[in-house]
Amino acid sequence: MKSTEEVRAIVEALKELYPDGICSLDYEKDYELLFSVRLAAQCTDERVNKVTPALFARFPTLEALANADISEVEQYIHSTGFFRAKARDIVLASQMLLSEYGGKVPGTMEDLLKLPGVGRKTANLMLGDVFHVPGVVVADTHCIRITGLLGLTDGSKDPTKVEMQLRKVLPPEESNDFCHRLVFHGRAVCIARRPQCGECVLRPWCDYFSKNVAEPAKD
DNA sequence: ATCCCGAGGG
DNA sequence: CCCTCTGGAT
Repeated sequence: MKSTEEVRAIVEALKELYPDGICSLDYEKDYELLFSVRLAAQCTDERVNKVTPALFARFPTLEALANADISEVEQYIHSTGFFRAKARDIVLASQMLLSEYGGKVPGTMEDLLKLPGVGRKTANLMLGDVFHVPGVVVADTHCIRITGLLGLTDGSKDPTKVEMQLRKVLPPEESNDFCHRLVFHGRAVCIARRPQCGECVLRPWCDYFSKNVAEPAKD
């Protein structure tokens, strides 16, 4: 279990390393971020940023997306994977945004979760980045992995459990940016396949480092 | 073979 | 809890 001081130290260390605690998806409109996050499921943000400019140029409004032929949307987003479900979600969610929410992305967890293709991860990201709700935790693959290694959670891989555990220990005004910084850290240093512990500033507070790197268990 | 800022259904 | 959906990169 981490003390409040240790958590604060981790938060500050990451803030110093990655001053911008922001999302790396490119977007202009709120709904573009919503759909970009949907496209980012099991896909890199880098690849999403390669397909969204053409997609949002071909369908420049929510109305255009709502009336789009799903098979044509599939062609634009094919390289992001899960293209059938993603294309269907984008078109159906566009229709629902227009019919139920006046063409605006809703700002509550309850309403966001009603949109097809929007789960807790996407909803939390919108609440944090667009609506600036304090205490938001975006429990994505990087967040789950790294906070588990650090010992900020019990090691569970269940996104909702991780979200709830982190909510209890993270400063509400820092939690959203902190999650974005974990993404950067997951790409550059705490890489899933091989963590670069030698160059990690979080070593002093990391359970994985102290157990498996500093003093490897010899079996 | 494993991972990438997941969601939905059983 | 489990499984499936999908392509690209390493």
